[in-house]
Amino acid sequence: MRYFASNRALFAALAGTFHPPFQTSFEHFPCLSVYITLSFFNEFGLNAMPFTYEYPRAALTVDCVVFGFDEGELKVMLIQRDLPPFEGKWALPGGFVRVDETLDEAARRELEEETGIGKVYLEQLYTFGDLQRDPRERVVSVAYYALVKLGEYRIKATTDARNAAWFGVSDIPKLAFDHDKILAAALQRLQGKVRYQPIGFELLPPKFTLSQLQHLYETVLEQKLDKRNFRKKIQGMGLLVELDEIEQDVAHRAARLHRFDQKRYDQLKKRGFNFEL
Amino acid sequence: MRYFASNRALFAALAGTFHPPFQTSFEHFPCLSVYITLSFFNEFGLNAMPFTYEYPRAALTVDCVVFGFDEGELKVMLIQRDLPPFEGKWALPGGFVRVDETLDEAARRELEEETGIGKVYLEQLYTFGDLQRDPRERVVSVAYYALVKLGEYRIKATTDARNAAWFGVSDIPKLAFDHDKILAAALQRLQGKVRYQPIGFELLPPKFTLSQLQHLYETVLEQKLDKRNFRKKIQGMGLLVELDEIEQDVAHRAARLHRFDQKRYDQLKKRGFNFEL
DNA sequence: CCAAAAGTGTTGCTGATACACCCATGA
DNA sequence: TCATGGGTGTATCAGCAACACTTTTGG
Repeated sequence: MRYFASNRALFAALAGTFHPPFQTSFEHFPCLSVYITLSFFNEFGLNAMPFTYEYPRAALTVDCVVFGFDEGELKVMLIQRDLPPFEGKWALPGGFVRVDETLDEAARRELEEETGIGKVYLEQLYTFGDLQRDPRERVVSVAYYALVKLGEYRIKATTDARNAAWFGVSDIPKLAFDHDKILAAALQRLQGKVRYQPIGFELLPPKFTLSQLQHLYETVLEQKLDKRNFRKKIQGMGLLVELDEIEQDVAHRAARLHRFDQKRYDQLKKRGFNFEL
Repeated sequence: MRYFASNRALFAALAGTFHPPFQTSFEHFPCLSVYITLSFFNEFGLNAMPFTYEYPRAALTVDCVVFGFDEGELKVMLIQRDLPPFEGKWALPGGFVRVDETLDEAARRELEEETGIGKVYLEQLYTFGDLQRDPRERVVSVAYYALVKLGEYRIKATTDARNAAWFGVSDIPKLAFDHDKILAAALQRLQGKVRYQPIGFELLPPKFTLSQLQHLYETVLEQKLDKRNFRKKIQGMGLLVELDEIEQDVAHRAARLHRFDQKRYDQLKKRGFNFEL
């Protein structure tokens, strides 16, 4: 058994044992965790460590951009950090991926844990792997975006006692880490995808008016649409079911409610149908 | 100092020290590497390990789907594995991400190392994180796809002495890991992207004929295109420059060569121009 | 002179755009 | 009765699809 007077001395002893990337990593990230190898354990008198040498590993996280639509505005859910780094800053909900869960599961779990949101439309966006994203150590983050029907979900106070809130997309504070970049990518993806996939409905309540739908598209696409042409087109697709209900408690003529016909969409999709704009 | 009669006994002793996910991981992946904590080192008499507890980490890799276009066929580069698991099977080129390189850098490095291919169009595709992708342990893989001008690159025998070869996409053997799934995703992305971004040119030599371009599109999109309409449309975009050269050594009327005008495309893109079909 | 691919215009049709007024309701 | 948004039809235009023959070249 050998003792070391300091961390530095310990690492100096280790240095010869490991492959160059390890040393480099230690120099750059003093508090980085490392993988320990069989030869190291032998040196310290353990006889049964079956591990082979591995490179140091990046940590893996998921981050979620959660979109909601409310009062004619596109909103994003943010969490106020209560721990360093970036303590007090707003950030996307997210966290470490466990070794026994898939990425999708991790994203759903974090969403549920931090915001109480479950059962939403969730899709992988992009994986961010810049070296200095996280000041502590190398962290690679798989970003997701989620679409929630705002009327249905209320943010609950979380177990971590973190502060969660909705922000209008045009009114986002400076975010922690590289989350600005992730959010920008999510917005771009949403704008692109909403044109050729009927995902807009994920942001509306199950029953909605055509005006609500149009406003949603106008908001996401950031352009005005002609009312008659929009209705002609969207109704011509045959994906909406007119309900026998009208909206309530409005100070003007009440609009007819519609719902999205998922089954019909699935049928049409099989036959090569293409949703567009 | 304590000794253990077997790996199992060692892990039993460790079990109380670690957080549940670690134990689970060990049960599921007997040869999984683990992170070692300060408390563990104290127990064995070491006084200087500065590490804090962390969850076990998934390994992170990149895999590349490299597309080429040759003889009217879309091709993919595969590597024959010379190590278990899947020894002898064909797989996508790829490997572990080092802790001091970005994901893009890792993809380019692996491509260069395994195939000698450098300076190609490279784009992140999707991140695959199923639990059992790799029989050895948990591995998350960030997939990329690359487009290479086949005339320019010859595959060189690699340092790993691995066997590399081009396969027509309709003639792919059963691949190692979940690489079939990755390849399928890459094909779908390519089909989608080629319609609204001028990336097809990345698969052709710098000087090409309109027929070559049309055949490329027909191959990727898997549909016949009308010659006159195709030419009208593509020439109408003003992104091609007619050269004063014609193709050589053909047994029929020689076609005029063209090149893609990247500068003009960048200009037009800024003004909101949209490439389509 | 034959085979093989290059090159070239017109027409009909479909779908996108542009546009203005009356209706129903609650305040 | 007024303010607010709901709901409706037509004319024009642009762009897409369909389509066949002549030209050039090498073998």
